[in-house]
Amino acid sequence: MATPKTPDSTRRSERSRRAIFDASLELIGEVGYDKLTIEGIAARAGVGKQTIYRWWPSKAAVLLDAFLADAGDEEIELPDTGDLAADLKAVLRASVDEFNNPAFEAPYRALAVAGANDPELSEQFVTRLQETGYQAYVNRLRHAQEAGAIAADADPRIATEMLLGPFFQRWLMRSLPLTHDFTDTLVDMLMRALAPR
Amino acid sequence: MATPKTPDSTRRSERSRRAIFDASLELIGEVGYDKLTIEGIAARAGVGKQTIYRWWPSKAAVLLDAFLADAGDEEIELPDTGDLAADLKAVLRASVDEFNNPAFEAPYRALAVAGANDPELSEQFVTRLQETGYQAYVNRLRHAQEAGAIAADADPRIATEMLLGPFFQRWLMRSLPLTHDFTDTLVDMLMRALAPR
Amino acid sequence: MATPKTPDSTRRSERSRRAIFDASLELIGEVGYDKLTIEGIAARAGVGKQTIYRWWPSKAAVLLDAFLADAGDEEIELPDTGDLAADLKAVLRASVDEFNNPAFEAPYRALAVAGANDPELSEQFVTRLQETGYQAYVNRLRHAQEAGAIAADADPRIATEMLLGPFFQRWLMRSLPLTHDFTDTLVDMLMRALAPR
Amino acid sequence: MATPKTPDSTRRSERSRRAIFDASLELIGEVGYDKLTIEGIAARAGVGKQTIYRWWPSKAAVLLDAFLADAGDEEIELPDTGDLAADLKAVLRASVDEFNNPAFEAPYRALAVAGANDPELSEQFVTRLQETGYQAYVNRLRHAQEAGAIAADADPRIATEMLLGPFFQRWLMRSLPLTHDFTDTLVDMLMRALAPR
DNA sequence: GCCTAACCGAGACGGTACGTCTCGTCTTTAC
DNA sequence: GTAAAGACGAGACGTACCGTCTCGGTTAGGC
Repeated sequence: MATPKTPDSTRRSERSRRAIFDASLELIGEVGYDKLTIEGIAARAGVGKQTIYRWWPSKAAVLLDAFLADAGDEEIELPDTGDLAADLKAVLRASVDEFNNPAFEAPYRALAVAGANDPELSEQFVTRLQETGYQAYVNRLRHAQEAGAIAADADPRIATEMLLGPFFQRWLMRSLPLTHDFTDTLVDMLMRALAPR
Repeated sequence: MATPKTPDSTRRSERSRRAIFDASLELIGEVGYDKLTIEGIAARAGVGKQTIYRWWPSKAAVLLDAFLADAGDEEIELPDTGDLAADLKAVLRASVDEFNNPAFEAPYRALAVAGANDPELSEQFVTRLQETGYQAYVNRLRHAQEAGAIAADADPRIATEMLLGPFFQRWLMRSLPLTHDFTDTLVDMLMRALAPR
Repeated sequence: MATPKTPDSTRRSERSRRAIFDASLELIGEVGYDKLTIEGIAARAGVGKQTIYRWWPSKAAVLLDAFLADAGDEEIELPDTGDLAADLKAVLRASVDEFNNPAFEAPYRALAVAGANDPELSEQFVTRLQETGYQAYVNRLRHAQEAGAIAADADPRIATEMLLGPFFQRWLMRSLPLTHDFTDTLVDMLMRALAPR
Repeated sequence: MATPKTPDSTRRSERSRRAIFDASLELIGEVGYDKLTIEGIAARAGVGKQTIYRWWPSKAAVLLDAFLADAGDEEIELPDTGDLAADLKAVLRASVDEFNNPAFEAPYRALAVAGANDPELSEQFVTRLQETGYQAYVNRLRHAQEAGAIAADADPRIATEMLLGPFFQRWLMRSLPLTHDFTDTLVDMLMRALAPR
C-alpha cells in the first residue's frame, strides 16, 4: 500500500477502506480530478474526514491505492507466440482500447497528472503502475533477443520506450488520436530498428 | 494569443498585461503550479483580480500566454548540416539541457499538466507550444527523405514521435533521468529504423 | 439643489439628469436602498458612471435630489378651519396614508436611514425634507396660540415633536401599525396638554 | 439570542463567540456601521469568516447579539418615588446622557438604522432592545394610574410614545440637540395631558 | 460657421468585500 | 475506544461595486 503511516494497524476498518476506494473511483469519473475533494470522498463514503487523513497524505494517494486495489499489483506477462511483431501489435491494440475506455482512463490520467506535478507521487505512480507494464515489454524483447530474433546490441529498455513513449504521449496530451493503425506503425518502425544485422 | 475575449480591445493596459506575465512566471518558479493563485498573481503584479478575470478564463490560460510572450511564437528550424544523425543529436542535447533547467521546466511542466487535465487547454498547449517543435523535426526529416538519406516509405511524423515521445515521457513522469546519452541512443535507434533499404 | 459642484453649468445635460432621477426612484423601489448602486443607476439611466460622480457625491445625494425633484421644495401650509384638533387629525390622517404608500415610503425611508447614518446627510434630510413639514405644524399651533385656543406658555415646537415623533417612530421602526386611530389619539392627548388654563 | 440557526449546538466555540462580539463592538466604534465588515470582524477576532457566516445571517445580526450580550436581556424597572414627574425626568436625563455617549450610541444607532432598512431585523430590534425600555415606562404609568395620580382614561402606551418618540427622533435624525431641558419639558407637557380630570 | 472646450457614453483599471468552498486540524458525541 | 460528525482558522474562489481614469464622439458657445 502507498500508506506511509502505520500500515500494520489492525484497528483499521476494512469496511471504511473499501467505501473510500469505491467513493474515490466513482467521484473521479463523475467530477474529474480537480473537483475531487477529500470532503466529497468522505461524504460519499459515509466516513469522517479524519479517517481519510489518518491513513493517506493526499487525495492522489487515496486514488492510487483505490486504483491498485481494483487493478491488482500482479505481474504482467506479454504473449510469446514466436512472432514478436504480432505479439506487440496485439498487446498494443488491447492497450489502445483500454486507454480509450473512460472508466479506465479517468483515474489513470488523474494519477499520471498528479504524478507529473508531484515528484514524490510520480515515483509511486511510475514504480507501482507504469513500470509493471514496461517491464513486460522489456522481458518479451529480451526473450526475442536471446532467441536471436532481434539485434544483440539493441537496448530492450530503449526499444520499449520508443513504443510506449509515443503511445503515452498521444494519449496524455491528446495530440493525435490513439488508434490501432498508429500502434501497428510504431511496431513496424521498431522492428526495422531492431532487425539483426 | 489564447485570450478568447475581445483580444482586439484597444483599451487594454499593456503595462498590466506585462506585469501579470512577469508575476506569473516568477510565482510559478517560487511556489509551483498548485499553489499558484489568481489572487497571488494579481497581488504580485499590482493589479486588480478583475483585470485577470476579464482577459483570461483560468490561471492556466494566463500562464500559457505568459510563457508564449517570453518564448515567442516564431517558427523553429532545425540545423541541416547534411548529417541527419548529428543534427538530431545536437538539437536533442540542447533540449535535454533546456528541460533540465528549472526556469524553463517549471512553467512548461505546469502547462503540460494543466493540458493533460483539461481537453480545451491541451489543444492550446499542443498546437501553440508543442506542435511548433514537432513540425521542425518533421520538416528536417522530410528534407532528408527528399535527399534520399532515409527510407522513402517512412513516416516522418511517426519517426518524430518515436524520438520526442520517449523524451517527453521521461521528463514528465521522471521515470528515468533525461541525459545526452539517452537522446543519442534514441537517435541511433531511429537511424536504423529509417535506413534506406 | 444638493449638488455642491458647479450647479450653474449650462453645459449639463438635462436629459441625463432626468434619466438618473427616474432610474434612482425606480430602482429604490425595486431593490431597496442597500442594493441600490451607482453602477445600477448609470446602467438603467443609460448614462456613464462619471456623469453621476461628476454631479453628486453619493447615492444618497442623488436620491435626495431625485426625491425633491418629484416632491418639490414648496412651502407647505396646514388648513386652518378654526378647529385645531380637527385640522391636525385631518392632516395626520393624510400623512398616515402617504407613509403607508410604498411608492412614497421607499425613497423617503431610504433617505431617513441614510441620514441617520451620515451626519452630513442628515442635515440635508432634516432641513430640506423634514423641517418643511414640522414648520407647518409649528405655524398652525402658533396661530392657535395667538387666537388663545391653546395655552400661552406651551412651546409649539415641542408640541409638534410630541405629535410627529411618535408618528415617525412607529413608521420608521415598524414598532406598531400606523393608523388613523393612532394619530387621532395622539391629537386628543396633545389637546389636553395644550388646553388653556 | 438572534441566531436563527441551531442555537442549541453544544459544539459551538464560546471563545470564538466572545471574540466576535468584542471585535464587533470595537470596530463599530472605530469605523462605523457602513465600514464594518464581516471580514474585518473575523480578522480582528482571529476567527475564520465561515465561523461568522455559520451562526449569523448578517453583520446586523452579529451586532445585535453582541450588543445584547453586553446589555443583557434583563427586565428593566423605573424608580417609583411616588412623584411620577420627577421619576420620569430622572430616568430620561440618564437616557439623554447614555445616548450622548459614543460607546453606547454607535452600536445602538447602527442597529436602529439596520432595523429601519430591514423589516426582519427591525422586529428583532424592537422586541429585544426597544420594547424592554418602553414596557418599563408603560408599567410605571399604569402604577400611577392605579394610584389615581393620572387620568383613568389615558393610554399608558400612547403616553410613553409621546415621551420616547420625540426623544428617539431627535437623537436619530439629529434634528435638534438632546438635552435635559428637552426631556424635562416633554415630561411637563405629558403631565398636563395626563392630569386627572 | 468654425473651434475648442466641456460633457457625454462607455468601460478598463486598482481595490475591497462579498458569501462560498475546501483545506487540514481539533473536539465532541454516540455507539 | 474508535470513528462519525462537524466546528474551527485559514485562505482562494469568482463576482459585484467602488471611485478614478482614459478614451473617442457629440454638442454648444465664443470668436
